[in-house]
Amino acid sequence: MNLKQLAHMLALSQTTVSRALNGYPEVNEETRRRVMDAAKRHGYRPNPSARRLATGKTGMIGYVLPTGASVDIDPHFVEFLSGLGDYARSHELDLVLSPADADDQETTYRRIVANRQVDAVYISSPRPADRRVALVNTLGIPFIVHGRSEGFDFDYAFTDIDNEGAFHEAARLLIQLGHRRLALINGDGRETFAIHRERGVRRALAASGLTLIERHVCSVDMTEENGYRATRRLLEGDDAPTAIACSSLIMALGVVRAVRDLGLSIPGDVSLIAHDDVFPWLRPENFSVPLSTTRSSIRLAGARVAERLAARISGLEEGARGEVWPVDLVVRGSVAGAPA
Amino acid sequence: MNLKQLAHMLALSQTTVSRALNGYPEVNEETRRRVMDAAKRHGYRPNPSARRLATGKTGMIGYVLPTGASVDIDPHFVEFLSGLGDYARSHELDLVLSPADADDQETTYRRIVANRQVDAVYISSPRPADRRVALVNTLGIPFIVHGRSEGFDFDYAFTDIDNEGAFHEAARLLIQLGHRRLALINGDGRETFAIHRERGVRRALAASGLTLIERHVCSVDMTEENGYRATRRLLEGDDAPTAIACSSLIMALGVVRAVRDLGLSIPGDVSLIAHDDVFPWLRPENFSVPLSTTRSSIRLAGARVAERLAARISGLEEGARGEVWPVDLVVRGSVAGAPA
DNA sequence: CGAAAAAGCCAAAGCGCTTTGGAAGACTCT
DNA sequence: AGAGTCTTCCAAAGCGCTTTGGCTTTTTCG
Repeated sequence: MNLKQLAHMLALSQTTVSRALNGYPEVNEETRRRVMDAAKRHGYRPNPSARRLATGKTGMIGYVLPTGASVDIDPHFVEFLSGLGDYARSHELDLVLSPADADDQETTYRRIVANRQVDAVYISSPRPADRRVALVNTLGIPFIVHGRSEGFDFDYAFTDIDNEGAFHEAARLLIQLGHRRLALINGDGRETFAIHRERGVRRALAASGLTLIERHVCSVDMTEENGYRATRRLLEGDDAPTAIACSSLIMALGVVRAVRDLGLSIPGDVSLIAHDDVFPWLRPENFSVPLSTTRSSIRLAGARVAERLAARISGLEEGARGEVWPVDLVVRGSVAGAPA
Repeated sequence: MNLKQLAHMLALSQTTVSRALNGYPEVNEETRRRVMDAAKRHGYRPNPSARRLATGKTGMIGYVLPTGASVDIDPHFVEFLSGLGDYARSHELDLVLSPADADDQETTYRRIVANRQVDAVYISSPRPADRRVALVNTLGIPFIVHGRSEGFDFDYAFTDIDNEGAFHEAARLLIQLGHRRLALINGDGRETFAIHRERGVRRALAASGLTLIERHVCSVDMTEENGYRATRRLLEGDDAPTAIACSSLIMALGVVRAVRDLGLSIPGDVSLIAHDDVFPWLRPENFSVPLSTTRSSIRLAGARVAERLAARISGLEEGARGEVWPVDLVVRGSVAGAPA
């Protein structure tokens, strides 16, 4: 059942039927009702390919997925996706993942924009002066950044969490507990979130006349193994820290294992605070010693990004509004006063 | 730059240009070269929306993503996606995720087929007599099932691993080591993979005149917490098992924690074998006691599914061929002889 | 009451591609 | 040389929708 048939069966023109269905004003309400009615009764659904060719609207949002044999997709992604999908579903939006060579995403962005494959895109894990953000901005497609970039001469729309504030609070707590040597096991140091977290820790230390020594900060991919290695290196070196801030729950698994392997204990010898993105399958309260965390649901962020994308597509949201969500500091058993 | 302009500038008809570019035989090789050349020089790329309207081909593969506030997307998904994306990239395929109410995926499947939104779909985590498989089969869109369903009066194409064989081998090893009371901490018991794994364990036990008692098998969502709870329940009950087979590395984290909490040790008191889907961020050799595993890269499966989908779309693959991949049994420190 | 404005509808022209049904010219064969 | 066969190209008809421009008919208003 296509528009032509429907129009014919109603003894109306395609124009009128189309307008009736799309809510244009120049059609009699009585007629509109008839049309809507017939459309529903016959289960008419406009062919998206045709509509798309005519209007350019796709009803899809895009994400360029970096891939490659040596590229690991972050497990956070799936949780973000849960939120995004949940919102998208309620608005009949689909998500198209365009895989791209991790080293050349530009081609793919250009393609999906030139081909009008999606109505909007989002960008995740941005870095300062992220080229993707600059590119997408000039290409003129609506977009939202999940996270923040920095150092542009233009503003853009983003949804981020207060990474600096979160780690500032975490560090402050540890300092208040008497810790003087803090360490930071961070994610990829080229990404903004990691920079912000480090800044938060440094600021808290500085406020007490302390510093974060270079040996005590490491930036690694967020795997269990890297958490383990970093911790061993930290605790076996001179000036071992008495407290660790860690950027992910997965790395925290490795931290805990390393501490145990060294015959030390949490929080007796080392206090630990990790960032929790709220995975359903790994929860900080279930660690052998319940983990103190900075907590922010990445799933909610996904839903929010979808919501904003939808708003931008329909023209409800404009401008370069950035929003920063506060992060909860949840204190559990993994922190204690500094050892004597 | 569209076809019309390109044709005009070459003083050829759109027909000829189109045919030249799409490799049809009825065009002079000399002409074809000229066309290809001009196309490349001017960066001509056929508009996919138009092509799509004309041919029905989309260059996209689809996946219906169950969503909802209480629906958690499996972290395995992201690893599968890595492989799928990696292959899709090299073949200029995009993946469209259509979020659906987890309790009504049928509507979404019907929509994406009726609207011709994708050229093929894949289905994951199937159950016996899975309705999605039956539906997609009747809808007539090319598809591949990742995993297996059962109990249909038709055949279909799938890529699965030998879950039964894997857990049969694992159980056999444990039995050989003298274990008599095995337990199975399984995934969702409604899914085929879980059924097959249980069958594998039972078969191995039966071969030695043993049985898997009901109390010793549990089917739960694969979270760390569920692994913990199941293990406590198992080990604190009467007839506590001396060996555990576990369906995921994430649950195995909980198993290890529970064993430790009970003051027991692996493999001294309990042997443990888990299934490893090969996550980059959590590796069995890095468990406090290196974990024996049944190993199969879910990422490779993703790539394979993409490959087969691409083959089906282009007509290179037909028929209902199912393939079952063998699973490696990797023995590490977590298994030992049964305690006296 | 007649002109101007508004309401309601339609035919047809896109959107940019593929594909059908020729047609013109070159070549082969008897 | 004429008939038949390739080869190579083209005009035009879709694909199913939206939208422009215009045409009636009805309503409004001085």
